[in-house]
Formats: sequence, structure tokens, C-alpha cells
Amino acid sequence: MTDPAAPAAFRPHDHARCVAGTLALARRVAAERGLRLTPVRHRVLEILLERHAAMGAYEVLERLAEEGFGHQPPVAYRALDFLVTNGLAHRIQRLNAFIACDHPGEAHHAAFLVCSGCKTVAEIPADELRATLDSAAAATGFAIERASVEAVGLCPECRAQGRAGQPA
Amino acid sequence: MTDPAAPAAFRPHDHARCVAGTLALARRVAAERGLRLTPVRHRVLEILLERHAAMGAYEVLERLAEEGFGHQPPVAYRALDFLVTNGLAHRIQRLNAFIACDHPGEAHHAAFLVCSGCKTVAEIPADELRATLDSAAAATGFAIERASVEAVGLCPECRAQGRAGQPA
DNA sequence: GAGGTAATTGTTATGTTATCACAAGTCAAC
DNA sequence: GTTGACTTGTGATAACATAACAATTACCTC
Repeated sequence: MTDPAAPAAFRPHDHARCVAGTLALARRVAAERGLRLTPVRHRVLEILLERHAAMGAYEVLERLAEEGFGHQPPVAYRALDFLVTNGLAHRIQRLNAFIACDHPGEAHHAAFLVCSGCKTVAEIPADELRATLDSAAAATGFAIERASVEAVGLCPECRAQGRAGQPA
Repeated sequence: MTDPAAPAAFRPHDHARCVAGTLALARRVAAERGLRLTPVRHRVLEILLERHAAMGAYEVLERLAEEGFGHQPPVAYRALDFLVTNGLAHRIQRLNAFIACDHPGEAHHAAFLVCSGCKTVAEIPADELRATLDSAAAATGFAIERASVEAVGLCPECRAQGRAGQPA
């Protein structure tokens, strides 16, 4: 039931290593680019990495507040904006929520698979998809700056267990 | 500068006819399916059709209130939900806004091109794109229920005029 | 056309998500 | 060690969305 083509989010895996690896990568990318990965920002990235799911800004904020950071919304939104702007996190439009980037530093286009059963969100490569979209847009004279591709459905595990999706 | 491949939204066109045609189609679809296109719902669809742009629920609500309908948010949200559920309108996630469907009644997958210069939103066919997405998802064991593809960029006209996109 | 049923609409109230504006603090370069 | 840019904290508010319930309307059956 564990498809080798599936992203880590859909497979049992050593999550501590998964987090450590992505975090190390993010730190390296930040260093290379002269980005300031300050304590709040670093902590927000860690929080996002805890689960392969998207977190709302207020949920992140609550965690930050518990840990002695500021407790007003801009504290969370600013850190999240920083991470998204610099490719260390993504915003899931459909959920008004955020998720850590799986491959910080690598230029890539991603699509997101949102499981309506367990709320897991997987990032999958979408360079080909994006190329198709670019050319469809170009045929109309439209020049794409950025695009989001988000799918809602059931992940392998939830399907196997016959779980139903929640309307959310 | 007027590309024949471009959707109507990106071309000068007889908008009154454009509206009348889509509205007639929507009414026919509703009749065929036994949907009740009540006065509020019909009016909301007309309002959305006025421009090839997305409208927020509160903007729609304001119009409804001026015309003697209820003036509380659920009035607008319910009508919009009805239209979206029945394929007569689409929700643009990125904008938290709604747009009338160009092709009500036809089974189709759509992608949306959102111009950051003039706020025009065009719906383009995305059946092929969706098939690509479906198979990429299927390879991971994920079953897509619904997907949204939204691109932000500059429409042909704004590009021609060297207009810059607003960050929004 | 009267009664029962389901769908629709309106309203109050509240919940959730996001931004503005300004003060205070931190960092790095010079 | 002072300047200037960036970052953080805070209070206030804006924008988007839903829950719950009452009142009305449409439709079906008899």
C-alpha cells in the first residue's frame, strides 16, 4: 500500500529526519542568499514542518505566543510572508493556510494535493503542468507571473480505509 | 493585438450579447435540471456577469441591498454558493471572490487567468491540464475530487500598455 | 384549494482571516 | 558610537465567512 512514487507526506517515514533535512536545507539557502532567518522566522518554519499539513496563521500565532513571541496577528503573518516570499513555505489558497516547502532552494513549480480525509497536504512536482499552463496562457496573450494548482481529494491511506472526505 | 485564440474577457466584444447569451444558457440549464433560479440567485448571476472580473461577496451584497434584497452576508453567500454548486459560477480562491461561469452546463475543467493590471479574470479550458494532474496524482495513490488552477499575470492589453501588476 | 413538507429567504450574532499604522528595538556598516 | 535599514511588538480595525433560528414561499398530495 506504500507507493514508492508517493511523496513522503503519503508514506510512513522517519519524520524527525525529514524535518532536520529540510530545515538544514532552508538554513543553507537562507545563508547563501543573505536572508535573515531570525528566531521567529526559524521557529515558524519549524512549526510548519511538524506536520505534512497546512496550518492557519492564527494557529501558528498561538504557538508563538506560548513560546514568548508576540501575540498579535502581524507577528505570524510577517514571518509567514517572509517564508513564502523566499520560497521556504507555500500558501495553500484553498485553506487560507501555510505549509513548509519540501525543496527549498530548488527552482521548481509545485502542485498541492490536499486530503479531505486526514488534512495531509503533499507537494508534487508540477514543472510539466506549469509548462502546459504557460503555453495555454501564452496562446491567449497572457503572461503568467505565478500560478497555484491545488487539488482536493483522498490520499492513499484514507482511500484504503474507506474514509470519506469532509466538505471543508 | 486581438488574438483570436483569446477568451472574450481579453478581447473587445459586444458585452451585452455576451451577457445575454450566458444568462440564457444558465436559465436553460437551470430549467433542465429543475434548479430554482430565484430572483436573488438570478440577480446575483447578472451582477457577476456585468464584468469579466471577480466580485467579492460583500460587493455583491451591497448591490443586492440597494435593490431591496436582504442586507446580511448570508443573503449573498447563499446565492453565490448555489451558483457555484450548480456550475453557474466559480470561486477564485486567490481573490476570495466569484465570477460567472462562461460555459454553464458544459462539463469542463477550467483554469483561471487573473490579470494583476486590470483585474480581468478569464476562464480557459483545462481538460488536458486536469488529465495531467489526475495522472500525476494517481501515481502517488491520490484521488482528486476537485482542483483549482489559478494564474496571476498580465493580460494582453495590460502587457501592450506596459502596465505593471499590482501586488494584490 | 387545504394541509403538509421541504426549500428559500431574512435577521441577529459571531467566528475567522488579514492588514494598517506607529513605536520600540536590533543589526550592520561606516 | 551613530546612522540607516530592517525587524519586532502592539493596538486597532478591516475583510471574509458561517451558525442558528424565525418567517416566508413553493410545491406536492389529497
